[in-house]
Amino acid sequence: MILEGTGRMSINSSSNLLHQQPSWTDGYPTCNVPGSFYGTQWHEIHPQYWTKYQVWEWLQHFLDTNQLDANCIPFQDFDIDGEHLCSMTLHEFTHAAGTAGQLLYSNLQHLKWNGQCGSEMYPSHNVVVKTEQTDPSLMASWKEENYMYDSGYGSTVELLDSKTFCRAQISTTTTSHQPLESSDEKKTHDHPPKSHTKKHNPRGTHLWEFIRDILLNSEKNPGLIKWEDRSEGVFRFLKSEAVAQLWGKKKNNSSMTYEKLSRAMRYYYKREILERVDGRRLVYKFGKNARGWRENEN
DNA sequence: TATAACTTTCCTGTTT
DNA sequence: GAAACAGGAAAGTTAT
Repeated sequence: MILEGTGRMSINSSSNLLHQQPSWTDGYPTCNVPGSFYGTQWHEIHPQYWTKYQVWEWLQHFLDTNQLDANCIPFQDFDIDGEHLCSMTLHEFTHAAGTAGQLLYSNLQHLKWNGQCGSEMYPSHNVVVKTEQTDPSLMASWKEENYMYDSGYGSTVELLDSKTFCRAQISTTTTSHQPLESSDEKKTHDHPPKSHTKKHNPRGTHLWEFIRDILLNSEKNPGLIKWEDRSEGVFRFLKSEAVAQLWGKKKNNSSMTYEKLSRAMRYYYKREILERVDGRRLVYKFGKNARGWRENEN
């Protein structure tokens, strides 16, 4: 195809390629489609008029600003536009996403009734960067303005912090096993008195989480990364340079390449977030310290 | 300000 | 020969 022949992909080729995956990449923050992601933001228009992608943005924002794992929300259940979203009942939200669904519902009602929220929440024009870097002040305001909003579930929901509710949700939907914590978080739990400190996460989402999240939404990104063995956590890059471009876009780094991305991936071997898959190119496997990729963790 | 975590960048050598 | 892999080294960025 366009990419893999040259190794170093030009911006234009990336764009062309990604346009070949309409469902997921049309609106994904990639590759030179001015306005598609950096243009009209979900928070700038009424939820009723959101596209499917803007619904996804809203969900992603929810995860990003609270540093939650993607499996807190079943994205496949939210493959809907704003009109459909607004017609969903609290019960449907709860059914789809548990406690997170309650919070999403509350937030949506707030957005519906208060109109645009962008101007107050995002004084900066560069919304994406702020959002994805999980600005603590933004997170705080997000929590204050949205999570604490009375949904009728008030007392139970309000008192859960973001990670707690995620854990709570998962504990209600699975009988086992894997705590929903990164290795970093696990360390903090080994020393619980530290008042539930936020994990050190200098630049927002980690690379491995970014990769995992693409995989978890694989029905919407055919052709970028695919599972080779879902149960074993083995996956393969199909469009390595395109993924690198996406990662670079997320990090606001237009010079990202698969070569650099793969170097970062190799550092994960030592931390056992990834395991080597010998003899197979572009194939990686989640290690024991990678969380949130297993089906039964959902 | 110092430190640590997590990349990012560059590089050389090896393997496929 | 090209692409991908491996890993050392140093620098950059950001949260604590």
